[in-house]
Amino acid sequence: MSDQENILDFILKDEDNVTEKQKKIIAAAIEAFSEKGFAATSTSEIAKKAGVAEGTIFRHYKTKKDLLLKLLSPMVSKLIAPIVLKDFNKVLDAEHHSFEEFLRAVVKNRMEFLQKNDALFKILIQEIPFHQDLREIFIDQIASKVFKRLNEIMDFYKEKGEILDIPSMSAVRLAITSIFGYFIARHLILPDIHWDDEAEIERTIQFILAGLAPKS
Amino acid sequence: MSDQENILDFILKDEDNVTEKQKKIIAAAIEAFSEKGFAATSTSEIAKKAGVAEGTIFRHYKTKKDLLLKLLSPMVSKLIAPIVLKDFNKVLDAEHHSFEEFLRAVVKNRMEFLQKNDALFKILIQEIPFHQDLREIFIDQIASKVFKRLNEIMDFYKEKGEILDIPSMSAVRLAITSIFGYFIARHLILPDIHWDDEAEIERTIQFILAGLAPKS
Amino acid sequence: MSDQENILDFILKDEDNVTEKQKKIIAAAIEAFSEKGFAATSTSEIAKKAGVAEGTIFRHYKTKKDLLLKLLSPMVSKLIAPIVLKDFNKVLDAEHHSFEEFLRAVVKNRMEFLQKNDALFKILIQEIPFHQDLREIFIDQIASKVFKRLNEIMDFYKEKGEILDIPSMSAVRLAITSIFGYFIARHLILPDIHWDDEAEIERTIQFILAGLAPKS
Amino acid sequence: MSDQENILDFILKDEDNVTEKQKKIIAAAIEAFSEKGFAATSTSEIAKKAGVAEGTIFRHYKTKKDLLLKLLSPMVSKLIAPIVLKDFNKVLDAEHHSFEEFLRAVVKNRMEFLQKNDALFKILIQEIPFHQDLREIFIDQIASKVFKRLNEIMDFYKEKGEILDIPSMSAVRLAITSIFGYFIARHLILPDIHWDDEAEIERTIQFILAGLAPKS
DNA sequence: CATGAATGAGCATTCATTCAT
DNA sequence: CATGAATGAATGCTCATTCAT
Repeated sequence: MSDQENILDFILKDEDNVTEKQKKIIAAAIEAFSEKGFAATSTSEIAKKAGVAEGTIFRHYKTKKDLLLKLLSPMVSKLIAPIVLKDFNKVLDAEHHSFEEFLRAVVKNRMEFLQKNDALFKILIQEIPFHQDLREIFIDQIASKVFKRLNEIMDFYKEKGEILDIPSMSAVRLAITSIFGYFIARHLILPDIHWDDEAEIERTIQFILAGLAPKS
Repeated sequence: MSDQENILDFILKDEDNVTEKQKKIIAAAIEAFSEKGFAATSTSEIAKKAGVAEGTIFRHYKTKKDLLLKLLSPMVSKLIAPIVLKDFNKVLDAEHHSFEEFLRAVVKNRMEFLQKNDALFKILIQEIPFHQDLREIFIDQIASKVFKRLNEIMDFYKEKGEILDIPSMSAVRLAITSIFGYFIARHLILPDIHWDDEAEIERTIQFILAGLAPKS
Repeated sequence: MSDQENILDFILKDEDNVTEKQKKIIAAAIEAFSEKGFAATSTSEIAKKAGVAEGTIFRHYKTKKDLLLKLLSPMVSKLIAPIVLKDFNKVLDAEHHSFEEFLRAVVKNRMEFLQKNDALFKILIQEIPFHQDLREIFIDQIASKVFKRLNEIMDFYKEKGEILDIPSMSAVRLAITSIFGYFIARHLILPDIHWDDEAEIERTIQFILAGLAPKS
Repeated sequence: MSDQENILDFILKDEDNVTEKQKKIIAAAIEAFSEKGFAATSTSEIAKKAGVAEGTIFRHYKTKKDLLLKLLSPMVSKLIAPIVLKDFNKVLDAEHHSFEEFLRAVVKNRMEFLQKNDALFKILIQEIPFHQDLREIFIDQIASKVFKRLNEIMDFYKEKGEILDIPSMSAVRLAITSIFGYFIARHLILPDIHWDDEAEIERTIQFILAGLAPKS
């Protein structure tokens, strides 16, 4: 479940002969897109920020949109990576893992990931509503991999009587929107006000636990 | 707690001598901004959609940004309006109002409002991260009016022992992100997949109720 | 040789039913044109400055260019008016009038006029190079009236041996460019530096006198 | 005191990698600005005249105003260049140089320059009244360099008894306005009528000489 | 007579993209 | 592989002018 490797390297790893300039372009694009939005960022701005010529961007990325997708596709897979990993199944084997332990582990892990890659996540959230193709990539990954896996896990805990007997799909949805809803409120909608992250995350976990606890 | 009047009229009601063209511009702008985003929508596009000359837009709205703010400011106040209304306090007087009844009433009311004004809400959510001034309007209204009022109500139910003894602020936050998180997931991130709105909303209410229920 | 009446009234006197608004438009146009130039001044700016609606300007002046011409035509005739006046001939009759007296009288009179109407004169000088029709009006008035008259006068003084025996035309030209050259340098090219008007004008007169004095 | 080199090259010489297109833009801008005035000339007009795309103008000159200043700054320095040159002082050493010889040399030289660069000079004169920054450049160069030098020279001739004992500053002003006054009248105000340039310039020199001659 | 909403051509400027070097 | 000059369509906005009220 680790994300040791830098996402920037990950973004670039599919491409061969990655030059220093390319890294700078990616870094500059992430910064610019997250600050001003994709549509409001010009390629010349990115070029300047990256310290490369305008043409250099288009040597590596056919269009501005291509640059966006090249950034976000890895973000999507990284975002859901740990849940998809094979060893994630161990959770189910290990009898001693309670739902609470599981939830804590996942939340902690994904929160850290989001905090480390907040710019990229912001771009993803911002652009998803406007790009059908992006949404398709996203749904594809989520639907086929994440939900299936999480549903299994939820079923597992439901059977064990640790969580409420509602459709796993709904349980997953409620948990996820609680977590991401926090992130969106905190980083996108109200970034200017003070947040006690640790306390809020702990309360969110408690909230999910109680919300999904079986009726006594 | 009603929103009978159309928000389009509400947007225009501060201005005098509202012409037919103005209404068309507002309607076209809402449609265009919500479909393509503010930055990716051109004023000529809005003009065409509204069936007016491009210059006409700028006669009524000094800049494109001004048009955005003129759209969203009323949206913000409408969004929080029922919570701010005087008769909202009656909730507290009425002994027979349980927290559940209160929550249901609010959720139902605000959900209906969002569903009726989903385009405007989408614009608001999309643009808030990129416009400091918009965020200031939002924070100002939320902080000064909504949170204060909701905190009082939460305190009331906390005293009555109907909800968990956590900071009212956090309780409010958890409830709100659950509700809006649902809306964002459903309309912005994954609008293409099927959602059973009624069931999901009911489960969200149950989830909040359980999540905030006092520990037995 | 007096210009008692206000040039603003003079500009308007050809038109009938002159309204208060019209006066304001003229005054606003003079101010705006002289500050920013004709091409760089918008009609809406003039309307705002005059406190009238945009349409009102076009009720009185068919086009922006028309407004300019309606301003400048009277300026041209006023500028040359005293020289054209019938009683200007008295100069010639009055034996006791020396060339110096004559020059002093004309310079003093025209300088005062320019100082009182510097904005209009500035507009005239600025726009003449770009408007053929304006130049035609100007040449027409100058050529047919002023030069003819001044040539007569110069001839008169030449015969009296008070000035140099060069073509009257050239003598007139030299005197006029000295005077207007001073005005242009002082008001248009270098308005920001300090000028001792009285001393400079006196020296200019002396300069012209000496420059045109017959060789002893 | 020579201006052999083309001013167009001089305008461009500060910039490196001057392309053919840039030269065309400059030439087109000079032509267009002098014909219609800065404000009344559109960048698309310049582009068309230069045979380049409109965007090309803005690659080399940030704004239209920038283009104007890039044109006029060299004009200002070129205009005053010979007077600033070191070998200009030789005038003072050469005992045999009379004031008349000096005046003739300067007038001839500057007249030729103006005639060769009449378009640029016209632009300078036209735009100076409307651009504070342009005026500052002008004053700066004139005040610090030209007037100082010319005053010295005037003092020199005053001491030699060749010219009138009036403030050198005024003497300089009278001579300059006579010369430029001629140019403005001839090229800007009355370009349509016939002028015998050679004769007028000779008379202007005689006029200045007589006007500044010491009283016998 | 005066208004100001409406127009659509035109404006200066920016854009993503191409391509010769 | 990288450059940056060049492009021309598109952008947000202003313009002079018209006309119904």
